[in-house]
Amino acid sequence: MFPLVERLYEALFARYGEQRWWPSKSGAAWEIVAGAVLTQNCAWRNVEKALGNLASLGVDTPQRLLALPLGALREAIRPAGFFMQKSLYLQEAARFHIGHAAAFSTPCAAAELHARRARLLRVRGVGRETADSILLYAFNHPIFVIDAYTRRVAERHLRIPRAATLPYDALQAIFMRNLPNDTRLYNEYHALIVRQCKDTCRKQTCGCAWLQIL
DNA sequence: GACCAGGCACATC
DNA sequence: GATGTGCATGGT
Repeated sequence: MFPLVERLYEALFARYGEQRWWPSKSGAAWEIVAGAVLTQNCAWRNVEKALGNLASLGVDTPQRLLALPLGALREAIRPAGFFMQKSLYLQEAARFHIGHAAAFSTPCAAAELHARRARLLRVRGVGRETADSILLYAFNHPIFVIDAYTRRVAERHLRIPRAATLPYDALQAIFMRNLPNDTRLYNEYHALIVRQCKDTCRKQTCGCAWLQIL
């Protein structure tokens, strides 16, 4: 179907090597969940400021985040933008994490993974991309993340028709049908796509010719 | 000063 | 199911 999907992974890996995402400090599941919420429509450097503010307040667990007054939470995450809604989203995510993180960390079959994704999508502030980022990077499940970078790469390098506007699940299915079901590979591939985009051309609207890597 | 950044909820058609 | 709008900060 789209043999370029796998070839692009090989090309990116050959160029950049192992990325070892998620790019948070501790690697703790909760920090990944919080980062996934904070990075919505926001540059990662600003997420780091917000996470740094929380860390300096001693907030490194979902319990401590819920213990923080809402006003203090909002001030801490202000650099990441949309702080009024993201503060509430973080509280929802914290409650979810306290209740479900242990169960979500266990390996599971495809049907159960689908059920866990559906459960995550019921958390206010968690859409498809955030849910998949959490499942892949916080809980190590084999699911492919579609984001703005992925759409750009799909359109420009993989020549997937209308990749920029294809529904999320449809584009995700294309990637997953053309790759082995492998958590490690999905993890690295998405990280490599982000690396490639940041390395070559920053803007979504930029029409410059990218480096020919296939 | 305009444009952009690893989206999401909600309303509307 | 597809499309439009509000949300907010910080870098280029």
